[in-house]
Formats: sequence, C-alpha cells, structure tokens
Amino acid sequence: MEDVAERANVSRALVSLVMNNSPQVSEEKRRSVLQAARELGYRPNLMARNLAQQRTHTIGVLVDDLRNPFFGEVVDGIEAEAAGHGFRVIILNGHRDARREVEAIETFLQLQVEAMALVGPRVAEDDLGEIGTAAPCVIVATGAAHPGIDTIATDGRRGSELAVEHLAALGHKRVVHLDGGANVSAAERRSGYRSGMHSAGVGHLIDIRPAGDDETDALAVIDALLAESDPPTAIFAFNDLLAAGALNRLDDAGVAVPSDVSLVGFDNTFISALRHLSLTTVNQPTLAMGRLAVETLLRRLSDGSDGPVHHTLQPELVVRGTTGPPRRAALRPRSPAMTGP
Amino acid sequence: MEDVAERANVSRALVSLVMNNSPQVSEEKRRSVLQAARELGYRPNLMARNLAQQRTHTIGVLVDDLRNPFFGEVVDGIEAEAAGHGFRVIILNGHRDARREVEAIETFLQLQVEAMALVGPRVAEDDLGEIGTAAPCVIVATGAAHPGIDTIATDGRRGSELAVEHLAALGHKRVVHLDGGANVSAAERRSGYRSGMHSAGVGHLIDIRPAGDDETDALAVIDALLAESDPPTAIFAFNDLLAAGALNRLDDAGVAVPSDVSLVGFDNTFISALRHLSLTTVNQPTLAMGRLAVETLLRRLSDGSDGPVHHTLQPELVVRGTTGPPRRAALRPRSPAMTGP
DNA sequence: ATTTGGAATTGGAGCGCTCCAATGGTCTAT
DNA sequence: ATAGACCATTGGAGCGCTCCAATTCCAAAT
Repeated sequence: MEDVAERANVSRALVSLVMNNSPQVSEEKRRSVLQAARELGYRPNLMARNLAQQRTHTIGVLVDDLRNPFFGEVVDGIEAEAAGHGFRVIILNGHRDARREVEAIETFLQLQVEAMALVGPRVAEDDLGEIGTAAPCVIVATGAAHPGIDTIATDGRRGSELAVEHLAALGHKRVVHLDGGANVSAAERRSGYRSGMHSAGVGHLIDIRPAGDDETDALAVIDALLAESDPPTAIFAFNDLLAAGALNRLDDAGVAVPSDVSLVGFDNTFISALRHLSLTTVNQPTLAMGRLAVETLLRRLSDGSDGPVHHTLQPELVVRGTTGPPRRAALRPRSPAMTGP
Repeated sequence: MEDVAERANVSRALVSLVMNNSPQVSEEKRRSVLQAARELGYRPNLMARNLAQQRTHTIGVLVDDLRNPFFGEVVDGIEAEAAGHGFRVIILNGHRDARREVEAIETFLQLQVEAMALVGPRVAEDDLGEIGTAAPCVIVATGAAHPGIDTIATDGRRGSELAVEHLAALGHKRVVHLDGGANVSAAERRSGYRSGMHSAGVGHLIDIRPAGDDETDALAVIDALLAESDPPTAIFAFNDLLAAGALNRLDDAGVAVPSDVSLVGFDNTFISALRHLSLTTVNQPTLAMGRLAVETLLRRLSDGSDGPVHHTLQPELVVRGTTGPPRRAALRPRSPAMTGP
C-alpha cells in the first residue's frame, strides 16, 4: 500500500480512501492511485483491514454435512441474502459431529465473524455454552431443540400432519411411522404423525417404529414389518433417505409401491424427484429458510436484543408416484421379479 | 490480551507464548495465564495473529456447487488432509458460475489464504489470469483443460473405456454414448468411449448423442433413440444424473433395464447406490483426490516450483443392476406397467 | 485585501497480535 | 568469588490497514 501511495504521489490515507471508493476523492487522484495499484498488482489485505475496522462483514455458516444436497440449498439462500447486504459468507463443515461443530464455531469466533448461521447442527444447546452467544447466532433447519437461540425451521409437526392427511384422504388407516431416532427433528415429526392420526380418527392405529435418518436404517424395520401377518397399507418415513431405503427393501421383497403399500418421505431432496423413485414427500422451503436466517441475524446485529425469535415456515406436500389408495386384498409378497428374458 | 496479561501479572508477550503453547514457559505462569484467560473469556483474534505472523495456515476451497454430493466428498478429503498438516480450510461457493468463481478466488487472495483448491471449477485457464498464480493453486475433478496449473483428476478416458469394455464383455456391440455437452470433462470421456469401442472391434458402431450433465438433459435423447427402428442395446451416459434421467425415460416407455437395454453412468454418486436405481457406474476416488490436492499444494508451498503437475487417478467400474447381456429379440416397447391390481 | 467555508489531503495513532533482542535470574564450572 | 551458560520473561517495534483530527488549498463572500 505504501508502494502504491508513493508511486501515485499521494499519502497512504488517500490510497485507503480510493480503495474504499470514498466520494471525497478527486477524479484525478483516484485514477492515478487506481493505475498505480494495477501496475503493482496491489491487493488490499483483508486481515489488516478487518483488524483496523474492527469489522469483518462476514457471516460464518456451519454446515452439518456437505454431502447432503438439502443443506446446500439452504446455504444458497443464505449466500444470496447475505450478498445483498454486503456480507461475505464463509463456510465450515461440521462433518455430522457435535464436537467438530463446536470447534468450527470456535474458529468462527476467532475469525471475528459478525454472526453465524448453524445449518442443521447436531450440537445441543447446553454444549454450546457461552460460545453460541459470543456473536449473534441462528440455528437453521433443526427442530425446536434450542429454545434459547434464534431458530428458523420448517414446521415438522405440520409437515407430518400433511403427510398423514394425504394418506388418510386416500383411504389409508393403518399408517406406520418410521421414526428418525436420535435426529434432532425426529420428535417434532413424530408428534405431527400422532396428531395427524388422531384427527383422521385412527389414533388407535398409531404405530411408531424406531428407524433412523439414513438409507440403511430402513432395512431391518421394513423386514420386520413385512414379517407381520398383515402389514400396514402405508408408511411415513422420517426423511427421504429413509424412504429411499424403505423403497429398496420393499422392492426386494416384491412388494409393489404404491399398489401394495404407499410411502411418503420428508425434505423433498432432489433424490425424491428422480422419477425412478418418484417419492411423495414433504417440501421444506430451503431458500426461504436461508434468507430468513440472514434477516434474523441482521436484525440482531442492529437492534438491541429481545428474547430469542423462532421462525417457523410452512411445509408443503409434494405428491408423486409412491402414494395411492390402499390395497384391497391382503398383502402376498412374492420374490422380486427376475431380470432377463 | 492486555487484560489477561495484567490479571495474570505477566507481560503481553508471555500470554502470547502461552497461547501458542511454547515449551519455554514455566508451568506456574502457564497455569495462571490460562486461568486468567478463562475467567475473562479471552479468545485470541485470528486476524491480528495472522497479520502479525504473516501466515494464515489457511487453504481456500472453492466448490463449484454445494448441492452436488460429489463435490462434498472431495472436500471431505481435502479437509482431512489439511487438518493433518495444521491447515484450516475455508469454503466458498462458486454457484456453477465462472464469474462468481473469479470473485471467490479474489476473496481468497485478499484473505491471504496460503493456497487454494478449486473443486470442479467452470472458469477457463485464460480467465484466471495472474489470479491463479498469486498463490499455489490446484484444480480438482475438472478435465485436462488447465495445462498450466496443477491438476488432480480421475482418468475420464480410462473410465469410459472400462464402461465400454464391461458392456462389450457382456456381448454388447451397439453402445451409444450420451455426451456431456459443454461440461469440461465431456471431451475426455467421449474420447474414452471412442477408444473403448475401437478396442472392442466395434469402432464402426460408434454413436455419440449430445445430451448434457443433468437429469433432464436425457429425456429428448432417449425419446429419439427409442423412436429408431432398432435402438442400441446399451447406453453409456456422461454422468450419473444423466443416467438417472435416462432410466426414468426408459422406464416410462416400458423398456426394461437391463433386460432390454443396459445402462452405465459415471461418478458413482450416492444416488447410483440407491438400490432402487442400482446403477452400474464408474467410480472416482473422491477422497483420494481431495487428499492428493492438499499434498500437491503443500509441496508447492515448501519446494520451489517446477512445471505444473498433473495427477491422474484411476477410476473403477462399479457393477450394479443396470447392466446385463444384450437382448436377443428386437425391442418391442410396451406402455409402462399399470399400477394397482 | 481579508475572511470564511468547504472540499481534498495528510500525519499519526491504534487495531491485537508476534517476534526479536535484551533483561534479569539461577546454576554450574572455573 | 567470578565468569559463563542457560533459562524464563519482557519491552518494543511492526504486520497492513482505517480513522480522526489537523492541515492545506482554493474559491467565493465580505
């Protein structure tokens, strides 16, 4: 910077003004500074600038798992909104692990981010300790397990109800729920399933099976289900991945979907849209969640702080090919179709 | 920091030594400094530290598209290796857009990253200009379009050959290639298809159809293919997404896979492993690519610089359920199976 | 001719840290 | 007893920038 100043015959301070394109600079000097900078290949040092400014214009985004396209969409929303307000976004990966999440947050704080968005975090509120309050922080796309922190979530309860209502409207009564197990959003979706079943007048048929949040978690449960004398006519899975796993297993067992059994997922990840799967599922407005997250953070940044804010967005049912009316006859599994002529 | 020093009755410099756990500090002082730090909730300022140290220990990772799980896996590899060498990784999103990629790289440089990995970048080498050489830089998972820069790639040519060899070994002769179009890796995979067909002795049956790199890009091509008097017995698609699209369309048209037509994808993304799709595909060693990327960067960082290095990893064929021997009879498409009894 | 005001420019302090050379203290060898 | 070596500790300069108050400059107003 010193070199640039010298080359343009101005002071260091003037270079700074030009670099931040202040309107106070004469056109003449501005040009000569800009040119000198170009000639010298000068690039302002963000570290130094941030240090001097005591501001970083940066939002830290912690992503639970980079491999899950769902989170990618949320981040897109965050970035779009942040850019619109002159904020940079840097991303750190949580690797589905609470301990690493805490480390990442610590890194954010050391990097002096002005705010953080935790997307689908695993970490419990207690383990966050003071760490979560050292900067404005919002939790996105994780159930309501964080009463003390701002959150943005889709109404998982309502989403589940939509799914059950849809199945009930098709005539299903015996709808079983594959539960998300330890996943933070599981309780909420489970409760929605419960209330949905009650409103459909089949509260006595509530049937919850612990499963998980991964494709492989479905296998054993489906096997158990099919071993019963008269399996349910519909399955509502905690998420798309689980539903995909269920679909595989049903397929293996020669159970047709949806003619033998209907199946609903959750999240509307792009895999459910693959037409070969064509999964009926519940959509979360990922982009809107991302944007709202940033808005919430900016509000915290400017206003003083009231109590924590909890935004709940509305889910939507996406009907595709895995749901239909219940079967008439009893289920008679056959072996999977042979391939070849 | 000053406060911590005062509270522990030591100098600022000693606090610094403790924070960097230098061995030169007496156990007694170390403890009292640590305690003072804890009591004050002190957290070192990375900006200031980096500025003073003239080092950031940070690698910038530019990801083409956060929604693509393939890239997530590569990043996992990068992070694992970087962490092992005491480097932090920060991620920026390219949003499938060359202009935004350049912006992101500019940001990395201003942040003074010590090196960068560009994962699946869209940007052409020329548009990188001096920007790509201002810090060590490696390009990962993009074809050989960057002769002047270090690259890590899977041998797309060989991958295609594997796919074709597999099909040929099953007895297929008329294998059509759904081309990746504008995608940077398309040319390479196309050429592998060509050479594979030649070595299989069916060079005269080479048949390349422009498609794309997305699920939807497959639809029209498949329709055209099926409209022909005697469609090919096998299809080799540019990537998994395209293959998934093809599978959908074949399914719609009542063409059975693999008994009527065999299908091979590329990338071995997790969707191909979904057993409902069960796509035969070509695997890229994503994790290894990520690790190798970091190794390459570190080498550049320590050694002086020779010419650019190009690492090529070997792909592997993953045989699943969409490939089998060619059909005996002519293809007689029927309408898709009706659902329900 | 003198004052006044405003705009353009500048010097210097300071952001929070690290690093170097220097200091003081303790211990061993002469 | 004294020099030397060695360790833990410290003051201060400096990393590249911004920001404030101060200065200069110039034109318009008196």
